Amino acid sequence: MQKKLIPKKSKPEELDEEDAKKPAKGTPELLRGFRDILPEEQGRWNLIRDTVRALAEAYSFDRIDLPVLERSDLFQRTIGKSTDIVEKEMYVFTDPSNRSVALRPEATASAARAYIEHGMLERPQPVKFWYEGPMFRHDRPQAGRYRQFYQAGLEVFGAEEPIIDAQLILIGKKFFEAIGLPVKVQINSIGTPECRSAYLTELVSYFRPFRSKLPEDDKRRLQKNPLRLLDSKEEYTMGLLGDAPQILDWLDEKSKEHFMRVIEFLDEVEIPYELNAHLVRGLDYYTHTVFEFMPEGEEGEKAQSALGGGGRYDGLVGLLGGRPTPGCGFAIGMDRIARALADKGINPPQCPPAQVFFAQLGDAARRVGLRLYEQFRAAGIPVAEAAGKNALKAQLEVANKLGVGLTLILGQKEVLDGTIIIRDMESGAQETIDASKVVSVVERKLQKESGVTPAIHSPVSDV
RNA sequence: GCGGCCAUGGUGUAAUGGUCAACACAAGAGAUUGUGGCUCUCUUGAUCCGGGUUCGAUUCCCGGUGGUCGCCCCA
Repeated sequence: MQKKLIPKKSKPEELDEEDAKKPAKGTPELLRGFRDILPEEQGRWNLIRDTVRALAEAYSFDRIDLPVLERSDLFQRTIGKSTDIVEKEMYVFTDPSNRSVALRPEATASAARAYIEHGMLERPQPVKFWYEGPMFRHDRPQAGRYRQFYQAGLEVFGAEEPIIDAQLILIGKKFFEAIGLPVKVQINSIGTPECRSAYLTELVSYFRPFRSKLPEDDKRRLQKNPLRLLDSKEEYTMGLLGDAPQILDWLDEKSKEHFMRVIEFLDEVEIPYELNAHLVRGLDYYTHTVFEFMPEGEEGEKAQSALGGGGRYDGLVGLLGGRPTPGCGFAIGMDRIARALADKGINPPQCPPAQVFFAQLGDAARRVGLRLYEQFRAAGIPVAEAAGKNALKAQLEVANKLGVGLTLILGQKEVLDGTIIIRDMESGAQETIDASKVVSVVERKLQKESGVTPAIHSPVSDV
């Protein structure tokens, strides 16, 4: 697929043909697998972003922003040529300078690239990054899977100590705790490339006698990606797995030691985990520790349920031609987390709802209103309005729907008098006050209210 | 990449091989001058796209597009 894409010069006539197929009256539609994250969902997204950021900063990770577009070989070299991600899911195309570029399917490779490119091994090690942003994979969309999806991730370069692995797992676990989604940590070690390949040889020869009886998918796996046999869902294969060689038995001493230490550290901080000998990760660059965050309960049984995952990638920087540098990191799937939050009915307001509404009558009032707005903004009080409407009635209707406590009414008469009306929306009581004092009066009224009702956090219901 | 199901106003639904595609909510305007919540009136607005069958398709068929769910894979 990608081969087809790279050399293909876009032929204008083809484009025309495609355009011609579109009906002239047709309105633009989303591309399959892409979506708009609407205002109603932003409360959850803010929660996710804020939580990641607060946690990353608390553990002194530095923010890094990485480009969405990279040379396509960056991913081919790191993720692995024969992985599905690279083989059939990458958005690869030729840019106007005739370079093969790809929309990033993940960010770790870019982080490693940035580490090398900016000579970060000259900085005090380890170098700790965090990032968030969209990733792209041309996969078939389904529950919890989009072609543009968002990940936040933390990466640590330049430290091979097991404590790093453990701390990353801890941070991930804390993240899910903070956000209100309990998760189980699953962990495994896939050792070094050397012991892994020895293990693979063993695994393949274990399965070979049964080859003809394996289901089609697993035959393919046996040939292409034998590690994947370990999490086959086929009954026949699962039956064979009981006696299959275990990767942990094939780890060299150093790998074993590393894994043991990671686990000890986790015990130390009382992070529960599940050893999952079948946990393998889909990217070639992983070494040693691999882990995933699975939602607790029956959610964990569903497809696409992993909310995050990561592992150690000691070979990655070397693979890209940098001085061999160990690394470890993980990413969380923000879309899946947002979905899990929605399933639990969690939807915080996207921004503090306005408590004050400004209703205006006539141009003079509008003009004064502009200034008034600035005063309220300076005072940190959000004010709502419906400047597009003229009738006071219509404006009050909006104020009512917004559920504000106070409405300021400013008409011709008030502008001339230098006054303004404050209407209490609850009682309907109104008072006319000196316009110059409006901010302080409103402040006082709002304080009185919030003094009685402590922090209203009424979750906005979903649409 | 493979398979199942699905596609009607902004949202949720209804209906039909043949008058004007119905209802609710939302939205907009209004019920005499500058006052919201209830009520009433009116208005805007839809059969995803293309082809076929047919006198006639929104309805049946095919293809595309999109959604959804599962497999593969993955976050």
